Amino acid sequence: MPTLFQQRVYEAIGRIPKGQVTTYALLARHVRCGSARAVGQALRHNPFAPKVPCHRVIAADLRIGGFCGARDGTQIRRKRALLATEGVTFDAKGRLADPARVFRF
DNA sequence: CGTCCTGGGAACG
DNA sequence: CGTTCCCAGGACG
Repeated sequence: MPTLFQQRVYEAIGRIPKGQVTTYALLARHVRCGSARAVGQALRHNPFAPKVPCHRVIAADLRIGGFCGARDGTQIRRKRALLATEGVTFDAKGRLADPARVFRF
């Protein structure tokens, strides 16, 4: 069962418009959390697997970041694919192609 | 209350 | 640009 903190995080993620992404830092800030890592932890537990577009959350340095507890691997590939579907693309270096697609709360 | 965990972030070289 | 160090916070026992 989701904790209050997680609900806040998921809710925030749910507000991310399609085609845009957010960073853990911004997200953490939005939930008034001083640490992005805590947010990542919540996302990692992600009880609402596909329901919560956790793939829309990237790192503050505009990198893909991790996904499902993995910083690289097939799952990251899935994340990239999902984002690509929404128009969010990353360059070969793994950086966000369009920094403008970062959604600011 | 104490311990371990975190998909990160910021700073420094 | 790459590497290193760090804090903050949350969940869990």
